[in-house]
Amino acid sequence: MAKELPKTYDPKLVEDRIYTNWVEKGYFHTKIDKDKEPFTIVIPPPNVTGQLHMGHALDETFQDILIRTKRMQGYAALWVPGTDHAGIATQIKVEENLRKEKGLTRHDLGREEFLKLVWAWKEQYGNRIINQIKKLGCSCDWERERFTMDEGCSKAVREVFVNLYNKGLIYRGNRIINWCPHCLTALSDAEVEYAEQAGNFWHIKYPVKDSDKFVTIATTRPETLLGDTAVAVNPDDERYKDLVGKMLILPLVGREIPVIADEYVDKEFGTGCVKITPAHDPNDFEVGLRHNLEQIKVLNDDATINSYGGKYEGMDRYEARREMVKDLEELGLLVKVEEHSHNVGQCYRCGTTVEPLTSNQWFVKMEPLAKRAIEVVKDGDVAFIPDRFSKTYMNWMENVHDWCISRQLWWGHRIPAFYCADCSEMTVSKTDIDTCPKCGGKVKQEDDVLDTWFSSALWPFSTLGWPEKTEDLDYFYPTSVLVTGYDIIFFWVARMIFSGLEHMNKEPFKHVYIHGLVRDSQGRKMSKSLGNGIDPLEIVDKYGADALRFTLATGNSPGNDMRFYIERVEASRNFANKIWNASRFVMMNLTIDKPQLPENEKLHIEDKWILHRYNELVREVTENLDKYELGIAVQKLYDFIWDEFCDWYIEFVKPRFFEEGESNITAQQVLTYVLSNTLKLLHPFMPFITEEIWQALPHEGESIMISQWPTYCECLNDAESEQQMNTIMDAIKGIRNVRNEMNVPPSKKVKLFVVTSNNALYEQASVFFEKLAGASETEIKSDRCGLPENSVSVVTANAEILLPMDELVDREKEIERLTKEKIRLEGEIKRVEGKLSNKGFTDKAPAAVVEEERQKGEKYKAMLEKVLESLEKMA
RNA sequence: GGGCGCAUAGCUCAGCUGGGAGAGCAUCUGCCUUACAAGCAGAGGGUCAUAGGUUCGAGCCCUAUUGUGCCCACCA
Repeated sequence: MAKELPKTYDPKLVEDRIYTNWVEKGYFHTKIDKDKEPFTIVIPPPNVTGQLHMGHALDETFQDILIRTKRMQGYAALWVPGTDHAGIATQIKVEENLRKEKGLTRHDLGREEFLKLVWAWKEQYGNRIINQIKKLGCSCDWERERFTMDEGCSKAVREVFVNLYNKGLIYRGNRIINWCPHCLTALSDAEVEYAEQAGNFWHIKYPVKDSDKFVTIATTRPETLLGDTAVAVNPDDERYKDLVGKMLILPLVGREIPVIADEYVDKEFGTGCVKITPAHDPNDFEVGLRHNLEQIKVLNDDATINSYGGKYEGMDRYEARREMVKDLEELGLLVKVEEHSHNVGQCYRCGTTVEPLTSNQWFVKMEPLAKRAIEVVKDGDVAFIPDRFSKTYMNWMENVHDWCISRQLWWGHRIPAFYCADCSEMTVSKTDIDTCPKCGGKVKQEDDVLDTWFSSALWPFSTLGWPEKTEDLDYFYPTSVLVTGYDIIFFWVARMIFSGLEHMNKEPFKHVYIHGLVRDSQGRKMSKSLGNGIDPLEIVDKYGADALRFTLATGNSPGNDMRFYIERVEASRNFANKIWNASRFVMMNLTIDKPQLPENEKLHIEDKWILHRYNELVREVTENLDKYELGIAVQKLYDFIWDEFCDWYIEFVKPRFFEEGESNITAQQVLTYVLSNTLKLLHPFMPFITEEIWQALPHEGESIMISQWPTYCECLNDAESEQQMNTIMDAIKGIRNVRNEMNVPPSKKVKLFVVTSNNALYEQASVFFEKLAGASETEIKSDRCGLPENSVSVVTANAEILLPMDELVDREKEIERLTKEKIRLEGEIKRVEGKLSNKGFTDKAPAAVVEEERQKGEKYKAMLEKVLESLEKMA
């Protein structure tokens, strides 16, 4: 770096070059090192064919901040990257493309050909998101990149499936599941989203057999009437007691169905009579089991009415609903139609209204798995940050239903169950088999694949080599922290926890750092359909990755959503530029070539002050990062660099910086020391610019990213110089303030008279007054004798500073100003004395707090005394 | 129905263990001062939603209320 460097920082000239260099040097690759403690993060794998959005950018940024910090702190910090095959999402994408390009469906191609196509698609787009992550500066160990369907992860899936099956924790059964008529697959409970929809409540009369009486039921889905196998009433309902056991004639169908009594029915709701459709409603399914009712499925997979529907066969569910209502009305069986809004389940991928229906599917038995998953969180072996999410988790885990894991898709891990055509036996096997182990007949593998989340549940250990007993697994597992959004706690976090416990016998991570969503500037969720998404790569391109990362980290608190404003990115970019220019200044006249602190006796008061402040910063930022308070840490770095280092310290040392001699060297050394160490603290947040500058400064070592994290040092602690500098800065602010108020132009230098008994301090301060507060010279006096009458005064804790005015001081104005100051000080003194005269306070508050108040009181009293003197002279 | 957030300056939000209310943007005034006008100096602006309580002391802890958002459950 040299003097002619551009005035503005251009990330484009820096980022790619530096990133390539990091990769080439192998800094991202983490080896097992028995002398170090491991720190491991596995990335929440993004969809393999997806594109980076702001949510990823936030998630990856946080992970990189943690990993880079720990790496510098001497851990074997491993960040395992990878992608997810994303069953439904990817298959839908490829199918849509196939339809658009060639007008074909996957069935036209057949399973094998279609899968070839998906793999080709994966090869084509699979690296896109990985490259996008690299643009953010992420320090993932790319040599360990994994994919949920690569050989090792697939092997892990099979191992887990067979183990769970053998333990009786996976079973196949005909149960009520959620069916998406568009994706044509079963879904787990977690994959259904509920949305309030306006609908109707149809009241329908069912004739009682051999009678002219009717029973009126109320339903929101009249088309399911076709599958009714009973009508239920509450056993205590006096209105219907006589009807129980009687038969009804199912309208439009003519089938006879019984009236049964079941506790499930709420007497107060609707008519108190409920039609029971065991094949199409989860509650009815349970009732059906209790009463041994037949299950009649009336829907095809695409939600058209099947052959049970008689004249309605082939109609879409909503068309059939309209027709049936019309027919019922004609028959005089429709009593009334009420408006009724209710929650309707929708497919989380395509938004289609799901149908609950019975289907032969594979399930994971959750109860035994949930038990330990609850314990580890309760015992604190897995801790959520913020803690409130452990409640969310617990609530879900305690009420979890069995997990439907089979999907009627082709893209995914095919379930390793093999059916024999000859003896109808089923064999579950870790390896592919052709023949039946029982009879030797030919077998056919199960068509269904597994839920995508089944494989991602194994991610923390499958990526480290499991089921092989690898050294990686031994060293890096369990991982240290999982970083993810609250929206996938159920899908993923919960399932990783019970999977890790079951298969590794150890929780998969110690901490779960939960962040919120990135929303648009109006607080709306960023979505494709709204078109309000902001492309993180465009931001990187325009403002730099550092600016984006800084924006995402700033003002973000764990678990809370944040709004994304371009103005905030600009502010971050400006901050990068500020650092750039401060560094340009430091390097302007740099003659030292080693990063070394001067001996203590050579330090000026401002040096001691900035070193003290820097030292405090190290302590606080390190603590904040330890507690995952990234937003607080980054705010402190911003304040320190901009306010204390740039606006004060650089200005303080400027005079020394432009003159030769030892004090110049000392200034260079302190500037370099504080700057390069502060850059280290900032590096996890803004990796590129910190590297670029650090390299240009005198430094030891190859790269800031593998340099040692600064540590707090008692030797830099200097509370006295801090207090003195605070007094000087207060004085400077006071003088500037007065000059502004008195309309003294900046170019006009004014001689200062300092009345004080602390000559030493104000002799040091005089040069600052001259350079920073527009003083022409500073004269230190022990009293006010002989000082110009026509002047205004600024008071500090230990001095009164007089500014003589050319023009006559506006008495009224000056009295007003001093009076304001007097009132302020009196208020402060009153407050302090109130506290100090309160015995409760002096007895119970910590001694340090009491002492602090006492000192403040004295300071204000001294200041007030001087203000009063000035006022007296004015009068 | 159950659970969890949020309410602090005009706007968006921080406020870490309870100890004199902060930032960015916006507004006003003055500055192209040889690191930076993407900047510098100064100023204005807040009953910390409301009401109680605990405490020597509450933006922070407790209770209730109002407004607002999210998650779970699903009375057909």
